[in-house]
Amino acid sequence: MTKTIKEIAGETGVSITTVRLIISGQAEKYRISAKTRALVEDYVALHGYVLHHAARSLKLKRTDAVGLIVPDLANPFFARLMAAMERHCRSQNLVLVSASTNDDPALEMRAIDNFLARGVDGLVVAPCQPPTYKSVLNRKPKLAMVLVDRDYPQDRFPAVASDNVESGMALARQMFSDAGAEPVDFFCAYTALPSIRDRITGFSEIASEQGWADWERLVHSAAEDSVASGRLLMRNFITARGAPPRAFMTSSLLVLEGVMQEVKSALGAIPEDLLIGTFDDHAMLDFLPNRIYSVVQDEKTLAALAFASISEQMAGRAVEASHMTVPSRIVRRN
Amino acid sequence: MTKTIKEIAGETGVSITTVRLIISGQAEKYRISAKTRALVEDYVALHGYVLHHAARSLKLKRTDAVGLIVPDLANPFFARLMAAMERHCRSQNLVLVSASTNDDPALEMRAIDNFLARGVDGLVVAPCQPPTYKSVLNRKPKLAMVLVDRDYPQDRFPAVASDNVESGMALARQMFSDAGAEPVDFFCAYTALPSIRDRITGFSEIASEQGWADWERLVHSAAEDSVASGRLLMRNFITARGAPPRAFMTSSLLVLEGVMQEVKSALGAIPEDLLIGTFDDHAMLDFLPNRIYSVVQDEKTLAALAFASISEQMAGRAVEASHMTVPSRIVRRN
DNA sequence: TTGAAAGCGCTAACAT
DNA sequence: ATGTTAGCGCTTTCAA
Repeated sequence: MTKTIKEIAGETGVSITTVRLIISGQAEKYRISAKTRALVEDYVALHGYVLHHAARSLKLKRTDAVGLIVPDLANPFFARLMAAMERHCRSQNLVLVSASTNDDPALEMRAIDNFLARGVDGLVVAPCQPPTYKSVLNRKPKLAMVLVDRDYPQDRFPAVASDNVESGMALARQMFSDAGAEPVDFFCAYTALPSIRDRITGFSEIASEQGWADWERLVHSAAEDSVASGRLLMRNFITARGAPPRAFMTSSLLVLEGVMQEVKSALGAIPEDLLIGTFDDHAMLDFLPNRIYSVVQDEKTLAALAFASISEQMAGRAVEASHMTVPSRIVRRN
Repeated sequence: MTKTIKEIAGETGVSITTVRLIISGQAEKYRISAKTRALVEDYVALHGYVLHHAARSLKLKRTDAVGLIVPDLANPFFARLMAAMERHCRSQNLVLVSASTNDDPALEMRAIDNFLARGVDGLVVAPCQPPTYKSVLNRKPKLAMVLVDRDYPQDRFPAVASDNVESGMALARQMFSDAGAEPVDFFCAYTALPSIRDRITGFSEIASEQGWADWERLVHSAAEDSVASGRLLMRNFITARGAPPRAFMTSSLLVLEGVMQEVKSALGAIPEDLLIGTFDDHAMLDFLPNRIYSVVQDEKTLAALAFASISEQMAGRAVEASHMTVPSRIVRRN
C-alpha cells in the first residue's frame, strides 16, 4: 500500500511541509538541505508515493478532470472527437470522463448533474436539445463549459462546430456541376439538428443559384438519422418517380447506407454512373466504382478549439459566447 | 453555489447527522420526526444540495469510478466497447474515465499510474504488451482489474476476449468451402497480438484439414495493423505471382482497405468474382457486389463480462484469473 | 430521535 | 530551512 505524506514525514523524522516541498519538486526553491532531501527521496524511491487526488481535490476545489457528454460514444464522429479531447487532456494532466446521452434530454441533464457533483473543472457537451443550463450556472457559475457540434442558437456558452452551411454549399456545388442539367436530390435526416439545417441551407443556396427555384422539392427529409430513414426516403422516391435519381447526396453515412440498400434492391445493383455525395466519410467508399464526393469533418481542430476554450475558462479568463466554425474538407473519389 | 451538509445543518438549526440521514433517504429508518424532516427537505428543495464526491471519496476510500485503457479510443471496436462499458457504469452510478495508449507501453504504464492515483475502483485494460503489473498490485492489491481483447498468456488477472481461434476456423471454413480447389490467402497484420495469432491458428487448422499442408505459404503477415501494411502485402503478392489471389481473407478492415486498393490499382477494378473474407465488419461492405464474409465481434457481451468481473471484484468477492471467451458472428453478403 | 467529534490526505498560511 | 496547524465535506462511531 502506498504511503501518505504524513507517514513519510513520521517515518523519516522530517516535517510534513518539508516532505511535501521535496515531493512536489520545490526542494531547490525552498533550499532544503541536501541530506534531508536525499533522506526523503530515498525513502520515496524505496516505498513509493502516489498523490491522493481526492484529498487534493477536496482541498483545492478542483479535480483536474473534464467531462465530455455526447449523444453516442460509439458514433465514429464522436469517438474521434473524444480521442482528440483525451489527447489534449492527457497533455495537461487532466483526465477525461465521458458519458452518452443517447440523444435523450433527460439523460443529458442527469449526466450534467452527475459530472457537476463529481466536480469536473470543465464540461464539453454536444447537446441534444437547445441548451438552457441555468441550474448548472447557478450551482457552479464558474464552470468552464463549451458546446460542440450542435450549435443551437444561444448566447451563454461558446460553441464550436463544423462549417455546415459552407460545406453544404461546397458539396452541392460539386454535385450540381457534375450532374449537368440533371437535378440533385438531397436525402437528409434529423432535421431538428442545427447542423442538418445548416447543410440544407447550404444546399438550397446553390440549388437556387443553379436555377432550381423549386429546390424544396429536391429535399427529402426524415426525423431520425438512421439506415431505416435512408431506406424509407429512397423507397418513397422510387415509388413516386419510378426510379432512383441519377445524382443525389445524403446528410450522413447512415442515410447513405439505407439509400444505397434501396437502390440496390430496386435495380439489382448500384449503377456505376450514379453520382453520389455525402456528409461524413469512410475509407470504404473507396470500394465503390462511382464518382463520389464526401465531406470530412475536422474533429481534431474541433477538439482543439473546444479544449482551448475550456482551458481559457479554467485559467479564469472570461471567454465570450462566440460561435466558432471549423472548415470541412471535400474528398472526391473516381 | 451549492450548500454543504454542515451549512444546511447550521441554517436549519438541525444537527449534521440528522441532515445527512434525511438527505440520504434514511429518515424512515431512524424515525426522524415529520417536522424536522419537512424542515430540512424544504430547505433542500429550495437551495439544492449536491453530494461532494471528492469528500466522500476521501472518507470512503472509494471513488465510484472505473477506468478504461485502450490503444485507441477512436478505433470503432474500442469505441463500441467503451460505449457499452459506459452504459454499464451509468446504470450503477459509476463514471467511466478513459485513456488511449496509442499502443505504447510507456503511455500505458503512465495511464495506469494516473488512474491509480485518481483512485479508480476498477480498471479495464486492453494491454499493448504482456501485462506484468506487479507494481500495480503492490500499490493497490485489491484493485478490481480485468483484461479485454488482448489475452496475453498470464494468470494474474481475469481476461475476456473474442473466440479468435474459433472464428478464425469458421471464417476459413467458409472461405475454403466457397473457394473450391483454389487456395485462400490470409493477409494479416500485427502478429504480435494474441488475437491475431489465434486467428492464424484457426486458419491453419482449417487449411491443413483442407489439404494445404503448406498453409504457411498462404499466410502473409506484417507487423503493423494499417492500410499501408495491406497495400504492401498485396503488392508483394502481385509482384511474386503476377496477379492477385482469387480468394483471400484479411485480419482487419484496415488491412482489407490496403489490399483492395492494391487490387484495384493492379486490375483497374475489383473483380466481381473475387472471394473476400475479413475480420471485423462494416455496413459499407454492402456496397461491394462480391461475396464477402466478415467476422463481427460482440462488444456488448465483451463489455458485459468485463463489467461483471469488475463488479464482482469491487464487491469484494475474489475472482479467479479465468480466460473468458465470447463468440463472434459471421456475416455473409451476396 | 438527535447531536458531537474524529479523521480521511492534502494544501496553504503562518510560525520558527 | 523546517515545523505546526486549520480545514476542505463527508461518514462513522459513540453519546445523549
